[in-house]
Amino acid sequence: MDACAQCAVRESAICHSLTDDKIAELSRHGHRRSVRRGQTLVWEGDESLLVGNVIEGVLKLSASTWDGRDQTLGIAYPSDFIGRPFGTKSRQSVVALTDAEVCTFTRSDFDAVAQNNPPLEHKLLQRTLMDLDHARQWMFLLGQKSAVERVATFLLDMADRLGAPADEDGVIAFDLPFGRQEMAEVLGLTIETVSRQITKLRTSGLIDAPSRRTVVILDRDGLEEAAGY
Amino acid sequence: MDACAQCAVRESAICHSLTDDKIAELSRHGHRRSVRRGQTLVWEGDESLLVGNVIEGVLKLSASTWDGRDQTLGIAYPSDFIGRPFGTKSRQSVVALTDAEVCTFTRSDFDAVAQNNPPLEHKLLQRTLMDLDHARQWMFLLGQKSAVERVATFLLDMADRLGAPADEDGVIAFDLPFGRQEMAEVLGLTIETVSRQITKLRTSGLIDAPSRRTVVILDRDGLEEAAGY
DNA sequence: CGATTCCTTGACTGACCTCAAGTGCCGTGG
DNA sequence: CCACGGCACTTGAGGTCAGTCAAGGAATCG
Repeated sequence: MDACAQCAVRESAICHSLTDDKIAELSRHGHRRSVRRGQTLVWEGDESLLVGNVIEGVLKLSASTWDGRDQTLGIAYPSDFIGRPFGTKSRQSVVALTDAEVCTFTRSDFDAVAQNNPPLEHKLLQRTLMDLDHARQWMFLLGQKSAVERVATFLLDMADRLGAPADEDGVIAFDLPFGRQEMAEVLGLTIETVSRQITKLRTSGLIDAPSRRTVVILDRDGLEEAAGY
Repeated sequence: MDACAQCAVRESAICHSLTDDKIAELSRHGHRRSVRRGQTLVWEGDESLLVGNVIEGVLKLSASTWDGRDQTLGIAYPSDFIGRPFGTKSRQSVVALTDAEVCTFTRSDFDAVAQNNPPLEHKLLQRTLMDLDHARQWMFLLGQKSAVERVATFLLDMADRLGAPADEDGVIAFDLPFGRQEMAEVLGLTIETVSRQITKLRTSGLIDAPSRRTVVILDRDGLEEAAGY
């Protein structure tokens, strides 16, 4: 019953807005679910029947063409909301980038609860507005930025989103939840180009990449410059 | 007082959700305003203090780099909502593409009214979700599509958004509210590339372009093919 | 310790951009 | 009504950046 009470994202997800009895109502419909890295939660073109919250892990939203080109449209971290409430089929897939835990509802269940919960809708609105801001920032990147700028922007964005702390010298280290191919899909580039830009940033001393998925930002200001700010 | 009662978008804008007395309350804060083509309503980086509805005309949201590259992030038609409620400075400009009429509120006024109006927030949420869908569709275009595909997609999207009707042969004619430069900024291309793709589509018989801003879609299926669907 | 997978690097190609010169449209004024 | 000028668009030639194809190297797993 009170799976919600112990939920890791209880304080930050949209559910935070609900009173205890409403939580209870919602939790009756919710299913906690584990997804393994690489597993697909929703298929492109499915009549979008699932919505939910990310509890743990990282997932991506993506779309692809008939001929196999893939673009990542969004990235969901713990306490982020995924899926499309209020009836539209979204041509997007949701795939886990790491092992993940999500809390899902059928869209109809969620819609019904949301309709009568202004605070819930308010939270969801705020979150959607933030998603929109982020999507537009990314449109700008995809439309106007060069390959180096894209990679540099991505690394800075990652550092912020993962909340990676700076040490006393301003050096920031963190682990990416992405492989190169996945980075390429976010940035609208190819894996080779991403790789080349990373070596370029490395040889110019702005970052280091001690292991495949580890990134160290050595010179944040320099990297911001390279990102086109 | 009841400027709202005569409003052209009364039935379709988010205000549609409000009861008469709430409308009255909101209308006390609203300012109807004319904008001439090319005029800027909000400057990039302004502490976003304005929100509102488009009553007539077409406007664009855009962002630009220090060195002058411009990307259009969204297009607002009559009954669309513009601006960013709930306190964030959005690094975006709003510019009129045609002469336009808008109904504006200060963000704080709007926020205050919205907080106590669940139906209003619900409408706004739906609209924001649609904007997000559209932004993501455009991310895909910018990240993965070729120049011809982008232009073809744009023309199809325009025909739909402007509600251009097909005649008995399936031919669709309409006038763009965009010049070539503006199209280029939407599509993340240069004006020359846009121009070349249009000639390409023209010579392949999919469209015609009898005057600068007039487009005729001769073969919708063919154009969809060219758009990469 | 081998096998697989992921990443890097190189050589080449090609799509789009840049720069530059037309061409046609449209309003203005004769 | 036509001549003119300005501006938006088109077209061309050449360059550049990212993509493609292909091979080699490094990490991770059994």
